[in-house]
Amino acid sequence: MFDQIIETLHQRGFRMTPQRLLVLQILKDAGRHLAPQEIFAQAQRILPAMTEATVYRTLSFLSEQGLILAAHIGNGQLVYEIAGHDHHHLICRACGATKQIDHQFLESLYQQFRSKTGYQIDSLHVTFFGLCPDCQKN
Amino acid sequence: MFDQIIETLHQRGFRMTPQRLLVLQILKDAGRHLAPQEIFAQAQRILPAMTEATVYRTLSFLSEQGLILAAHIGNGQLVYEIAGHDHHHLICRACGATKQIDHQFLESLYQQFRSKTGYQIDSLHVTFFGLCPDCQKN
DNA sequence: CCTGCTATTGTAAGTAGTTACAATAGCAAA
DNA sequence: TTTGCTATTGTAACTACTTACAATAGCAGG
Repeated sequence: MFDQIIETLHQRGFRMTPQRLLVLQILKDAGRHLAPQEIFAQAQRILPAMTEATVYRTLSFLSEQGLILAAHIGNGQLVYEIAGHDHHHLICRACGATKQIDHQFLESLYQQFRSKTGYQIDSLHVTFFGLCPDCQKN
Repeated sequence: MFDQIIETLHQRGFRMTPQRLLVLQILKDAGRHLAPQEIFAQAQRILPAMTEATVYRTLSFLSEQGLILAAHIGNGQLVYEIAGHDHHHLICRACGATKQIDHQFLESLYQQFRSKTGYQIDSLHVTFFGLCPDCQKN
């Protein structure tokens, strides 16, 4: 299932463990972003010995390796999801509704950004906060 | 010094306290954004009775009232600054360099955003993560 | 200048996330 | 299959931040 990922880790001198595999499995099954505590709760049901510390360490490790994505959502919370196609989050600060934006649309905005500021926007971690159409009415 | 702010709070049914005044003063003197812990350290030197809980509560209160601004910077940390002219943060995820972007430039981007997604981007809280020109070379 | 209402504070306990360190267990190589 | 190196884990203590509750203290009105 995750043979390619295991191969990648070995090439980089890292190891695959039941804990890491479980976190990947949980994120994959969820099909959406999860908070560390949600992941910990699910993980412990399957692998009771697993601790919070390991969950947090595993999440930052997998994220550094580019195998999962970390995204900041409202109130500074960090959530994780399986790395897939590039997309981004648009979060309503009033009702919390989240919407995904596809990468292609943002490309043109990034280009304008770069020519103006010199900064290259990190296309994997962008999250926008704003008001969704419904909440703009209030 | 903060007469206008005090007046505003009273009109809304809230009170001014030495603790709130001190947080405002510290942010104003700093002239840049500060983390809650930096504010707490400075505050306690002047008002030893002041506790962490009060600092955190004061920061979210002042922020809700629009008197200070909260901004997420790298690694999910929240920082605060005195509300002034609209501006935004652009943070390099490699070296941590921060740059301010003026509101006017972003206006045009927001407009494109809104017509595409229907979401109105929150112009006071936008923070971009990316790579600064220097770090792009590595 | 008092008085009373209640917003705000400090206290203390709780939750989320991080870190040093010694024990454990992947995995590469024999 | 066995062995040894060291990446990874669990433990336990620590930091940042939050919250319920009773005591305190702004401030509006008399």
